[in-house]
Amino acid sequence: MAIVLSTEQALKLWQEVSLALVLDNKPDLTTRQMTILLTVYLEPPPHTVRGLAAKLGVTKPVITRALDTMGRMELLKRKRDERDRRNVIIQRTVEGALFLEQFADLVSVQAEKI
Amino acid sequence: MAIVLSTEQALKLWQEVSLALVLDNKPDLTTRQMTILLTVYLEPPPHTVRGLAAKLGVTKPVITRALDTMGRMELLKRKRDERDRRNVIIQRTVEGALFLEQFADLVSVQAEKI
DNA sequence: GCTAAATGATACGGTAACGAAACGAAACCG
DNA sequence: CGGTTTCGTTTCGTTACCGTATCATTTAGC
Repeated sequence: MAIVLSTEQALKLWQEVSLALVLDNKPDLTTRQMTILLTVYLEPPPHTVRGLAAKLGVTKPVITRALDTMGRMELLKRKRDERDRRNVIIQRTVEGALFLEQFADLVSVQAEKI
Repeated sequence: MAIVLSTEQALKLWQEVSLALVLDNKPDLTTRQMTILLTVYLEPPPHTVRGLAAKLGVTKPVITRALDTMGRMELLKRKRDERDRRNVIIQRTVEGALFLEQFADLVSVQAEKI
């Protein structure tokens, strides 16, 4: 059941969701940050700094900084990999899961309005 | 013809579109900036600083700064309102229209994959 | 054990974002 | 005309982001 969207519909969907985020004073994440967050929550673990950097095609400091910021917001957390202590495992948090659940609702509601 | 999306589908759609933007080295806009851009392109003119600030529930400097940045990227442009020279009218550009057209394609393609 | 490689974090200099307050220019209004 | 309001911008100090280069820690290889 493929979903067919016109240009207008696709843009309107994005606008309404984005506007709702702004009006709700949700964290004003960049595209890179949102991509990192969604990847951690949607794809199977483990997630590492270098893995995310490779997937997004960005440098490692970009990931480190995003983890600092979103860690402060409690959307994600770090944990040392005890089997190889060079690695940092990026994990979900309750707050992050809640945020994305509400976010998905926003998308769904706007999609239904189309 | 309402479009029904599961939580998983909604998040996956957003992730794939965001990832494509990052991988293509498209401008790393914040949610606020994207909302401004989409509003200018989707809603009927004229668009003013105070109008956008009111719609988004943010202060005027937020709009001014976003226009500075996206103006430098040529996604938008300013024009004085000659009928009331206190006003600035925010207008579309060819580059901005092209960007959003490509963006809408990204959304459509990912939506079809669902 | 000792060098080399891998991993994530940090330092650096520069740019851009924030909110709050103040500003100049223009229009309104008595 | 003179004061007030409106509009967008600018300033201030602070915080966060960028890319590049370097760092400390840990593991791997010989």
